[in-house]
Order: sequence, then C-alpha cells, then structure tokens
Amino acid sequence: MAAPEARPRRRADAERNIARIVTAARTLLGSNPNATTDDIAQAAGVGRMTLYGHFRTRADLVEAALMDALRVGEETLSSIDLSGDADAAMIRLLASSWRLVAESASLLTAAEDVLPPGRVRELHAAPAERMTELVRRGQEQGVYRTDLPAEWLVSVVHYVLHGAAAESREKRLAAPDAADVVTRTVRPMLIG
Amino acid sequence: MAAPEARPRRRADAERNIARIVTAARTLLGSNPNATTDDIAQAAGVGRMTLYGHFRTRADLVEAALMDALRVGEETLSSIDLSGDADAAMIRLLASSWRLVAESASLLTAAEDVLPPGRVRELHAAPAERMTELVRRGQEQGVYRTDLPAEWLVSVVHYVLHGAAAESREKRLAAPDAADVVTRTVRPMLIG
DNA sequence: CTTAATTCGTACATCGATGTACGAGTTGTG
DNA sequence: CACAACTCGTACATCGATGTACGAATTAAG
Repeated sequence: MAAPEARPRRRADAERNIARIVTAARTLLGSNPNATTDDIAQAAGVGRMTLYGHFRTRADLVEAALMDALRVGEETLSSIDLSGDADAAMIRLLASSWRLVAESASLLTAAEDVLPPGRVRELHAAPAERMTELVRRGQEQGVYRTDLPAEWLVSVVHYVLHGAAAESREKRLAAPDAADVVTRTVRPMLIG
Repeated sequence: MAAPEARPRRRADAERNIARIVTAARTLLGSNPNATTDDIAQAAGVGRMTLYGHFRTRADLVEAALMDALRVGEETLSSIDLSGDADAAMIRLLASSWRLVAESASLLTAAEDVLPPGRVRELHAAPAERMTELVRRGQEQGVYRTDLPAEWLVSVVHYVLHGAAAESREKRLAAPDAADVVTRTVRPMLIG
C-alpha cells in the first residue's frame, strides 16, 4: 500500500521520480531517522509537493523506503548459496548481511516510530526466516548449540550486526574489518 | 549542570519535588524516549510549571534523569565483588547489569537525541571502565580471548543486554530467564 | 506569625514538521 | 498537436511540543 502500484497509467517521468524519492528516502533515513520530507525531497532533486503527490503521508514514504531496502536486500541475499555446511554458509551470509544492515541502520528506527506496531517485524519475516532456517540446520548438523532457541540466536546476530554498524559510524570500528570482526564475534556464540 | 545544586537555600518540598520529577523522568523515559514534559510532570504528580521551575529545558531534565539512573547503577554495581576469577566475577556483574539496562533501555535513546554528541558516552565512562577492566583481567588470566580488543567485547555485551531488554519488552523472552540467557549467550563470545 | 519560597493554573508566543489548496507552467503520450 | 499527466512554487492551515509571562494561592522556615 506504500507505493501506488495499481493505477491506470503513469508517465515515465513520474515513475522515475518515485524511484528517486524512494532511493533518497532509503539513503537519508538510513543514516538519520529524523530526516524530514523536505530533506528527502531535496536529496531526490524534487519539489516537496511532488513528493506529496506520490506519498500522501510520511508513513507511506517510510514504509516504501523500508520495503525497497528489503527488496534490495532480498536480491543480494537470495543469490547466496546456503547449501552444504551450515557454518560455512553462515559466514557467507554474514559477510553480505553486514553491508545491508549498516546501510539501513536507522531506517528501522524511523519505521518503528511511524508504522503500526509489529509491521516492521512483519516485513522482515522473509529475511529473518532465511537466517533462522540456517541456524536450525546448523543445530541439526550438531555444529550449533541447541541449549538456546534458534530465534534468540538469530536475534543476537542482528543485535551484534547493528552494534557493529553503530561502532563503525562512530569510527570506533574500522569499516573494512567490520564484517570479519562480526563473524569472529558471532561464531563462538552460535557454537556455544 | 542538570540539577541546580549550588543554590543559596531551597525548601524541603522543592527538594522532594525535584526528586519525584527526576524519578518519574527516569521511569517514563526508560520505557518511552518520546515522553513529553507534560507526561513526566503528571507522573510526578506535579504541575508542568513546577517542573519548568526546576529544569529550564527538556535537555536539562533528560540529563538529570540519565545522571540519576547512572548514580543508582553505580550504587548497585560498586557493591559487587569483582576480585578473583574474572569469569565468575563477570557472571555476577551481568546478573546485576541486566536489570539496570532493562530499566533504562530507551532513556539512552532520549539522551542521544537531545544531549550534545558524545555526552552520553562521557557520562558512561565510569561504568564502562569497570567492565572493560574486568574483561582485560580476564584476558590477562587467559580466560578471555585476546584476538579482539576489550573495548569491542564490552560493546558487544552492551548490545546483547539491550537486545535482551527489547526482546523481553516484546514478550519474546521471559523476564525471569533473561539474565541467565544473556550470560550463556555472552560467555562464549568472550572466551572465543 | 511573618516572610519569602514555591506551587501551579491559564494564557500565550514560538517553532518545526506535516499536510492542503490553488494554480500556473512543463512535459510525456497517443 | 492536443490533452492529460505531472511538476512544483507560494501560501496557508494545523498540530504537538517547548518554553514564557503573569499572578494568585499555598506552604515551609525562622
């Protein structure tokens, strides 16, 4: 319901502007959850009124941005080979997840603020399920610990990813090392 | 600069009201970073104008609340015996830290919003230093891993604590189990 | 009991952000 | 080319929260 998909016709430039707006929203909100509609319109190189022509409320815009971020993420993550050894697959998954999380860090905060409760989690169902499945397989293979529920382990991984993103933003963690540090931090936790 | 300490005289009821306001702020902001001055005044059983008589700006109030939360935390934490085996001490420290973090969860968010950048970290210096010292001792004792800096390990512990607080708020983690779960989650990360 | 401190209601000024209204200009599209 | 779709500026209405001004009633403290 965020992006008006089912309309009779739409001109090409409108389509293009919508895309630019959503991208700008994703970028700006990704680093500052309080970015205003004005900021976003400007960053998109578009008048504020044009923005309101496509997104009636700020909530609509935030939701569209979040869905776009998830779509991009899905594209990246779905191309990762998760077969075979669960632990090796997890390392590959983490390496790619790291960037995605870092880019959308505060977009989540913005979404939690304006979207109905539970909506964010709802939209995250697919990506979350992917990692949960992987952890479960690791547990079945005897590689990962079973004394804590898979859901909790996945949550912890997310919190560490977000933490790393925050540390990296504050320059306390060098960006190139981040993915590796996260992996080395998280693995012992999963193994137990 | 948050609480007007250095004033000629102050009546007992004023003192009492200030205490009630700060406590209310700590509680409300602990669960909702967007609580308004009005909310807080009401919760303290005090008129909004009285509140403004003691705290000129919202920022002053938030800072006072944060400092109070830290003071309470310091009282609790400083009574913990950290001597001897670092790992055993860490378990004791985590058990007490858990409650404190859960209570002030979103107070931090509120503070980050209104206080000058870096101020929050500055105020956290003391408690952070305590845990960093402990981790360092663990490293020297050969119990904790040394392939990652102590500062990062401490950060991770904080992120997991906050994560557990969030999960607990969303009822996905039973409160009584939380401390134990956190401990079992964090230890393997520290050991490596 | 006298005085000064304190409370606190009402009313108002301000500020930033959201969203609406109007309308003139611009540009894809068939 | 003609028309509808679209852009987008200005101006405005609104809303919630912050903070100020005034002043009367209350209350602690010596």
